[in-house]
Amino acid sequence: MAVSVKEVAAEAGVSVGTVSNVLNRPEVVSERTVNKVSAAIEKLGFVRNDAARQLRAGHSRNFGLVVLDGRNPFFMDVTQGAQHRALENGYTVLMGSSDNSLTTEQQLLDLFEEQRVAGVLISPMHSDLSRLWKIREAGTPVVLVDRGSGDRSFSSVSVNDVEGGRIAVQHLVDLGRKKIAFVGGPQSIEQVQHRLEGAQSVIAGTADAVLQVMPTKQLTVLEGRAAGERILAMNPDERPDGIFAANDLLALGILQALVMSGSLRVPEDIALVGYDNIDFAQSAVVPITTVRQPAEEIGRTAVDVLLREAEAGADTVREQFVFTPKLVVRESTVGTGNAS
Amino acid sequence: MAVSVKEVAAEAGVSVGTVSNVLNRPEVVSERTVNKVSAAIEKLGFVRNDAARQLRAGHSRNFGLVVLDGRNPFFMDVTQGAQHRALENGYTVLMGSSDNSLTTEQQLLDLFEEQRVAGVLISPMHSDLSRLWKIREAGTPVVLVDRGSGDRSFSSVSVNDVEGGRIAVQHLVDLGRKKIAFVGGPQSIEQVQHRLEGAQSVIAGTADAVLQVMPTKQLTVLEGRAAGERILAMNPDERPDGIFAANDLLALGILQALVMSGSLRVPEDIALVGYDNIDFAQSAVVPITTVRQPAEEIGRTAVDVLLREAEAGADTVREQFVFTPKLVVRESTVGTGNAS
DNA sequence: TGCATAAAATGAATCGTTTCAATCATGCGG
DNA sequence: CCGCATGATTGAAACGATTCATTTTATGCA
Repeated sequence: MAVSVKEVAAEAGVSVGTVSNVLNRPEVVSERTVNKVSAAIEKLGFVRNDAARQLRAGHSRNFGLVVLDGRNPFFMDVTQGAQHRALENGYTVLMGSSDNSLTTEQQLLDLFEEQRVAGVLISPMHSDLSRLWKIREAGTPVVLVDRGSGDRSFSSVSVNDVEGGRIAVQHLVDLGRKKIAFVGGPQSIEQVQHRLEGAQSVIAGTADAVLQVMPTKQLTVLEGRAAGERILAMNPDERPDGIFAANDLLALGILQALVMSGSLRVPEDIALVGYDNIDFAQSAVVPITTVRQPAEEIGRTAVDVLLREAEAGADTVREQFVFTPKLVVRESTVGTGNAS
Repeated sequence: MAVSVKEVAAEAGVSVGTVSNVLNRPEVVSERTVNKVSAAIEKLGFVRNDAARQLRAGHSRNFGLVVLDGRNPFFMDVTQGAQHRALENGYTVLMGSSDNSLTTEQQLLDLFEEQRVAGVLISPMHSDLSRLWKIREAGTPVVLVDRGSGDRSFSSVSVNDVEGGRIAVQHLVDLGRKKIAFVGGPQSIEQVQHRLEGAQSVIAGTADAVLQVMPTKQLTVLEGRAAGERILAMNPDERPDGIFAANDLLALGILQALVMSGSLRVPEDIALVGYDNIDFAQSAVVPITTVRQPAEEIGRTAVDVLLREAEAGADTVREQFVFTPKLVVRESTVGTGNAS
C-alpha cells in the first residue's frame, strides 16, 4: 500500500541512494536525474516515511511543549508563537497540557521521550526539575517557558512576575485602595508565588495597606467565580476594596460573580486587576485592567533558544530571557469616562 | 547515548526478543524474567524508540487534527475532548491550525502523511475533499469534524448548522426584531454558509422581516469589531435592530464596538446573538445570547468514530453524527432583569 | 526415569530511509 | 589517445523495535 524509495528507484531506473539524494541534496545529482526521479515520485504518489527517517537520524524534527493549561488563551498565544517560529525552521511542535496534574505532566514527558523530540519546552508545575535534568542528560535540550530557572541551570524565557505583581498592586494603592486581596493558587505554581511576592512588597511599603490572600485550587474562570462568591459573602468591613487576581481567567470569574450579584460595583466598590492581558479581558462586562505578558514573543523566543541549544550540543551557554510586564489600565480600576 | 533493547538484553542476560516481549506481551514471559528485564530497563533508563516501533508497525499511534482556528476557544474545547478520548485509547493527537489558509491546511496534511498518522480529523476549509480522498485511499481513515459530508462519503461528526442559524434568528424575530443583519464569512466556510441558510429560512417565513448580509474575511474578534464600526456608521433607518453573528468571537467584537461608542445599547437598540457558546460569551460586557455546540463531545465522538474506522479497515460503514444545537439566552437579547 | 507436551526464550529477518566508501562516467589537457 | 580530475551514481550497512518460526527448557504423567 505504501510506496517506498525502493519502488521510486525502480520506476525511475536509478538506485535508492540517488532517490534519497534527490530528496535531501538535489544539488549533487544531475538535473536530468532529478527530473526522472521527481516524475516517478509524482507518478507513484510517494510520501517520505518520517519514522524511518528519524530512526536513522536518531531524533525527530518535533519539539515538545508542555503548558500548564491548554485552554488558557495566554498559553494558546505562547503555543501559536512557538509553532510559527518552529515551522519557519522546519520543525513542528507537539503541544500538551498538563492541566494541573503532575501525572499528566509526566505522561507528556514520557511521550516526548519516546518520540525522541529534538527539544522540550515546558512550563513546569513545580520546582522539582530532576526529571528535566535527566532528559537533558539524555541529550535533549530543555527550555523553561514562562518561568525562570532559579540557579540558571536551564535556559529560560520568562517574565518578571515579581515586578508584574508589584505594578498591579501599586496601581491599586495609587488609586487609594488599602484593603487588597490576592486571589490565586495553587502556591506550588511559581508564577503565582512570585506575583504574590510582588504584591506583598508593595503592601509592606505602604502605610495602612493590608493584603489578604485568597487561595484557589486552579487558575480558571470557575475558581474565580467561587472566589467572587466568597468575597460577596464577606462582612462589609473586612471586604477588600481592591483585588489582584493571579490571572485573567480568575479575574473574569470574580467579575462575573460580582456583577451577577448586583450588590457590588466594579470599580467603585472594588477595583480589579488581572494578569496576562488575554484578548477577552478587554471585552469583559467591565473591561479588565491587567498586566500584559508578551505571549507570542515568549513562544517565539523559547523556540529560538531551543534551536540554539540543539545546534550547540552539550556545551551550551544557558540563556535567560526575562521580559518586563506592562500594566494595561482599563475600566475595572479607573471606571468609565461617564460613570464617575 | 541512547539505550536500546540490545543493551537492555545484554544487561538482563536475555535476548532482544524477550525484552520486546516483556514490553509488549508480558504474559508470555516468566515472572522471573520479567523482573530481571524490568530491573535492567530501570537501571539503564531505557526509553522505547517510537520511531523504530512505528517503522515496523507501518503507522504511528498519533491522530492528526486540523482545526480552522487554533485560537478559537470552541476549537480548543474540541481539541481537548479529542485529546482525552484518544489518550484513553493509547493514542495522542497532533493538533494544527489551518488559520484560514489553504496552504497551511495542505502543509499540515503533508506533515501528517509523512508521520503516517493513524487517522485524520479535520475541519476542512472548503468543499474540495479530493485531497482527503487520496489520504483515505492510501489507507488512512479520515473523519470530518464540525462539518457534515454532503454525500456521506466520509464519516463526520457535526452540528446541524442550518438549524442553529434558524433558532438564532427565530429568537430575534420572536423578540420583535425585523431588520436582521447576518455577520460572518468567508462564505467558503461551510458552517458559515449553513448558518446563513438557517437565518434566511426564518426571514423567508416572516412578514416584513429583512436580512442583510455583512460579510467578514475571518471569524475573529477583530473582524467583529470592524463589522461593529460599519453598523455604527450606518444610516439609523437602515440600521439593523438584531444581529446574528456567525460565531462568538465576531459577536464579542461587535459588542465591543457598540459598547465603546456608547451610542447604541444592547439589547435595547440592537439585540445580538452569537454562536458556539464559548466560555467567554457569558462574561462579556453584556453576556451574549448564543447557540451552543457540544464542543468537547464533538471531539470525543470524532475520535470514537476514527477508532472504529481504523479498526475496521477499508470496508467500513461511514458514520454520520449530527448534534442538535441549543439556544442559550442571555442579556444581549433579553436585557437584564433591572434594566428595561 | 522416559516421554509427550506445554511454556519460555531465541535470533534472524524486516520495516524505509540515509549515509558513505566505492565505482563508474565524463570531459579536458597534454 | 591516454591519464586524471571531477562529477554522478551505486549499493550495502546502519538505525532500533517487533515478529515468528525454531529451539530450548520445564512440567506432568505413566
